[in-house]
Amino acid sequence: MLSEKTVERLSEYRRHLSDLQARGVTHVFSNLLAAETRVTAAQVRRDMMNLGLSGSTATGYSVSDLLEHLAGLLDHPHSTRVALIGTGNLGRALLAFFRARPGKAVIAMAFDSDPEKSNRVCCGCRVYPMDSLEARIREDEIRTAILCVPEQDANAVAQRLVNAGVTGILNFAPTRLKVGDQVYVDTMDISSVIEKVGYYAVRGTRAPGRK
Amino acid sequence: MLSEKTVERLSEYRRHLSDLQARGVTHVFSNLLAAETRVTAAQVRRDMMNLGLSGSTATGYSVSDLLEHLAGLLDHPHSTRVALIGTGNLGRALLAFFRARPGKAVIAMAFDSDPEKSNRVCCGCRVYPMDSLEARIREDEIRTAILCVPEQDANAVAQRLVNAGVTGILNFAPTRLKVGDQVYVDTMDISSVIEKVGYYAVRGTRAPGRK
DNA sequence: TCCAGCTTGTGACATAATTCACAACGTAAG
DNA sequence: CTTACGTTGTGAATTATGTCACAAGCTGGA
Repeated sequence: MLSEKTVERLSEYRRHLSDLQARGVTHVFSNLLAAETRVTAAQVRRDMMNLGLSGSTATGYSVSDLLEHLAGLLDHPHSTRVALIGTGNLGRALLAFFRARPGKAVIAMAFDSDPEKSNRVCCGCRVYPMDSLEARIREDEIRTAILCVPEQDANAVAQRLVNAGVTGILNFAPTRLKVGDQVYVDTMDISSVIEKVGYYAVRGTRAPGRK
Repeated sequence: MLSEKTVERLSEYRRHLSDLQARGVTHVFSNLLAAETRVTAAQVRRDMMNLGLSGSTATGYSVSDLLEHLAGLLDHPHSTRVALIGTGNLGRALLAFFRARPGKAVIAMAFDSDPEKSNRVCCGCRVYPMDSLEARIREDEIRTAILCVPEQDANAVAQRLVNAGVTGILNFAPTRLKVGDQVYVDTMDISSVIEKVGYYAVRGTRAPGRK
């Protein structure tokens, strides 16, 4: 099992590798990949080692090899189709974002409790009423969800998602979700992050431990 | 200088402490604060130690003391007034978010290159044209900015922000900003995060090292 | 008064993450 | 062929981060 930090780096490697491939580059050295991202060449090589990939001292790593392995790790059918809960400002921003930047992951369905918003199409995505959440998520075997509901509803909705089979939640509500240990939750707490940025901004420095 | 992880925890402590204070609680034990967040009691005590704060074995830590010290660290005048660049879907979502949840940080001004959007008020915030960016940021001594512009513009705008005196950037463009080491950047890369969530979702587990 | 039962503060330890540094490799040029 | 150069793969060292465990503190009740 790879660590979170490793998975984050892999995702970033992939973006640059796709770029390189689009530009016709077939092989890449660890130091080039490292320069694009913010890691050291040794870190890149270590990650490749953890993935069981190897390169050649003469030509470096094969771009297509790397992309293939990364796709195998990151593009599971259950992870690329995600559900979005809540089509408020943020939810719509995310719908637009995913539509504008068609990566592997797509928002396959959206839900909203407001009858005004559901049973419509928003940003190219069908919005369903909350009643149908469990049924539709089960039917499509969705495992990954983005939670954009108000803070006070977050836990209840999260519970419903888990009951419907969701095992990974990207939570935008500034609250800690109480779900079982078998469910992965990443909370993006904007208030918290902006406080962190402010903290280092007034001190005029990068955080300790950053390159 | 506190580490990023520490600052993140402090921010979270503060949210819960505010709650407690609002409910009239005056003192708190490390284990209670730990239960609310996702850390151990020892971690809470260690953080307090790093902050130079102390509690009493009988009553725990004083909520107001903690809040006061945390405010001293997190609420610098230069960090609570932030500029927002780009009022697309995401930018508007953030304006609405900060307006709906009035914490210490507020979006003091917004900018957009589209003449249709600038020179108006959006979500309660005045939107200025990009031309005036440097002047207004300098005048208000803004040090912290949220970047919500398209990927291809991100680096150019970041450079302008830094020239205008900004030293902390919360970047939503999925690209690494090339700024000097004295500028703190936190990139929230949604694509990357959703891939991470998907990775652990299909494997049905929390990441290693999570409690 | 004195003890039981909780707490804090913290040195020591444990674990995770990253970097160093170097042997082994492979190519290109001479 | 052989040397010079730049690379990979990786054990070891280093740094960062989190936890343990326990002495010492405080309070309330017997």
